[in-house]
Amino acid sequence: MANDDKSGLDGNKVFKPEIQKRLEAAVLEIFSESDFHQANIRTVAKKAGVSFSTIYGYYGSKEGLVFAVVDVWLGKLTDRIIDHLQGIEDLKEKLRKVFWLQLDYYEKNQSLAKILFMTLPMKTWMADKTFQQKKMMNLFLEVLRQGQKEGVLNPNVRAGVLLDFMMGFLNTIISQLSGRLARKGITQPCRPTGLVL
Amino acid sequence: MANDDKSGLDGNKVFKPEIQKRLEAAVLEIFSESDFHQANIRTVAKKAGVSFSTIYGYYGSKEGLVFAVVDVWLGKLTDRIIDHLQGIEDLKEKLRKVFWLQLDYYEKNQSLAKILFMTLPMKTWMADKTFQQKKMMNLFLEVLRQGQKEGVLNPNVRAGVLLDFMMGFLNTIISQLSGRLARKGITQPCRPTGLVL
Amino acid sequence: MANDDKSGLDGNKVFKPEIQKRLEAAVLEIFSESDFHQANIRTVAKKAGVSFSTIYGYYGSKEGLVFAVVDVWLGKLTDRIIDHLQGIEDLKEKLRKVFWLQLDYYEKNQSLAKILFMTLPMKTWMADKTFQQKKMMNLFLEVLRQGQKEGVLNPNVRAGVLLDFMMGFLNTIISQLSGRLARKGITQPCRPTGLVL
Amino acid sequence: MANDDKSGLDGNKVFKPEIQKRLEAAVLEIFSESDFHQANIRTVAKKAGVSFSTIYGYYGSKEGLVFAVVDVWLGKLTDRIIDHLQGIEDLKEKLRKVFWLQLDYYEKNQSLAKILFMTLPMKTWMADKTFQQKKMMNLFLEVLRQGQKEGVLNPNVRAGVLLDFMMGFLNTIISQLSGRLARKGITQPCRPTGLVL
DNA sequence: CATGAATGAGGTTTCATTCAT
DNA sequence: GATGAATGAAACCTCATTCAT
Repeated sequence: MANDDKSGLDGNKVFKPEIQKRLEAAVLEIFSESDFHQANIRTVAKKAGVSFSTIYGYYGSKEGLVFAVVDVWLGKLTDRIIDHLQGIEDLKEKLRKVFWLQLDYYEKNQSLAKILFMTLPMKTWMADKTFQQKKMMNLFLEVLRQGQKEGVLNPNVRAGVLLDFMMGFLNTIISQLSGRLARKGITQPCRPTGLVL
Repeated sequence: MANDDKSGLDGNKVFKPEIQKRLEAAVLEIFSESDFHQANIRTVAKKAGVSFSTIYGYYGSKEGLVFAVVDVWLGKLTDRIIDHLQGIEDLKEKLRKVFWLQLDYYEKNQSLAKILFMTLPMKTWMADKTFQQKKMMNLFLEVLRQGQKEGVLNPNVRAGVLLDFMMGFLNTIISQLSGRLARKGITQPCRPTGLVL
Repeated sequence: MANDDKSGLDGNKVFKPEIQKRLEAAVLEIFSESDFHQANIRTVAKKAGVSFSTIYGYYGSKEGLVFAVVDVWLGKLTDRIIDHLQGIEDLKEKLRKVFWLQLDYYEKNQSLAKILFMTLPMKTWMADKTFQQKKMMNLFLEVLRQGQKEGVLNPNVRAGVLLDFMMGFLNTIISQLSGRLARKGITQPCRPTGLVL
Repeated sequence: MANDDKSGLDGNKVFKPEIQKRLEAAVLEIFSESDFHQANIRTVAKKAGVSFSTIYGYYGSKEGLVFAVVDVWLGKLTDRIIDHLQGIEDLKEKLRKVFWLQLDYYEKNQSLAKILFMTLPMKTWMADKTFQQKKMMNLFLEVLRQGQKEGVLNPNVRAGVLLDFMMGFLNTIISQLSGRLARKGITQPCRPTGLVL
């Protein structure tokens, strides 16, 4: 789970911020460019200017490295959503905001989007504890439940199902942004605003 | 491209049907159980009772093997959809049918669903020519365009965008069937009938 | 245990004789030149013209490799001793022969001697099954027991103790040949004949 | 060279006696239990309660550490031999004493014996300056030369050769004490007194 | 043509050693 | 000076893929 200050690590050691930054950049670059299994830790290490065995000392494995970085960046998104929801009363506005922030974030951080929606096999990520993103999901659940209370959303459905649909729908849209459905001649990337608002 | 008779191969050699069947079963089993890069071609070969290098002779690579099998099974789905659409005039019925057939197919062939939505990194598949599934996509496009003509679907959107949305929505639902959103305590698998029809 | 035909392997796979020969030569050269832990498998592999992972496939570890080669060469010594003892009746002659053959062998195969007496920590070798050299040791025990029967050797000592002394004494002498006691200015290498016969 | 007061160091820094004692104990324990290259300097450091890099500050390397400790303990043996030879006139008695003291010392300090005869590859030690043990060896040479003068030992052989034989013979015996020849079912450890005196 | 041996790349692990604090 | 972080080398291990039979 991403935290406010740490760095997406399990409470273990943390790199010096400067190195951490280079490392994250390298991970985002390398792992967004190719398959998870084609991306090469040694390349990441070289690009980040760290020894690859140092990386192992911190993250323990290739997966650990990627997921830690993913977690950090999803943590940032979470924080941003929390921040933006402040002071918004209208439930529809809240929902709109939640959508918009995610689309905006993935559009600005396309490497992250590519990693999440293109290069990581879902199964791999789901097996990792960072997958749950409890903080973010609880946030969404809260909003959704409030929506049910206020009658904006159907109260007869479990909030979890609503959450799944929201995530799935986002997935659909972002995948298009990321080019998942880039069947040539068929899809054109769409600006999120155009799509959602 | 899946065809009626071949075997999902590019016009190359074909295994004896008996071996081909065992091989497909093995691929579906092994590659649905673990990540593309964790699934092991030797295990597949052993399970199919062929030498792994014989497989190379036919498919050329690990990817080639998986995608060929995927292509065969999507080909079967295509054929079934073509078959079922016959004689249905009502456009809404047609759309409903298209959805239903896919949900039904992935539910009955969960290994295939798992491979497509869980264990294959999109990027890997997208790089392969079988990804396009032209036959199936053209079929869908035709239906969608007909819907636009008949005023059932918005005619001001490119049919390709509609296609993307349809695929994305299916993706959302099937992912839930396959357990993609299996965040503990949140999601419950939903029978497709309950969801869609 | 070295065998007559195999190649010092545990009944597992065997390299083609030509490669096996190059590999043995490389091992003898590399491991006699430096410490066990300084000798580098990749260097051996390169020198032998084999892939380094192939070596792992055959021998499983650095130790496995060295011990297998050592075992082969001690097997050759065993075979030679068996051969030479044929037709010698006089017990003293037999004992002399046993000594002489070993000294001669290590003198002619100084790389082997260096590995055994200089670069391998005893403990490492003793932990390996090849250490026991049962065939050779049983051969020696037989000769020693015969000596006890004939009154040439003290019959009141367990043959095993005699064996230990014989091996220890050989060790002493060969170590000198190999330069173990090469304290500068003190020791001069001695021809085995001069020493023993 | 071990001296009366220093600590086996080349005139460099010296640990506080208390730490030095813990360190020596740790080295003897760790390096007698496993191969030189399997013994781990971090374990030693932990056991001694010092940081491993502090050890580097004093000894410069793994080898430096072990050999320094070995040198200290051989220095103690040397001192003891010098002490015990005082007042013994009879040359045979002197020789007997020299043997006995060594056997006794290694029996009482079996960790040291194991390191010297089992876990250290000779080559490694021989490359170190402490190997020569000049003080001890000169002491032995003196005794041996006196023996030659008095006709107890063959005067036609260079004293160095006699020394080598003496050391080799000791080696043989001590190796058995240390279990070097622990071929199962063959060797039983022998009390040195029973063997030598 | 089917096969298994061989290969090479890269993930994982462990350490001695060096470096910066 | 004492420390732990970082490094680099190399063992170890697994595979996709190629090669020779």
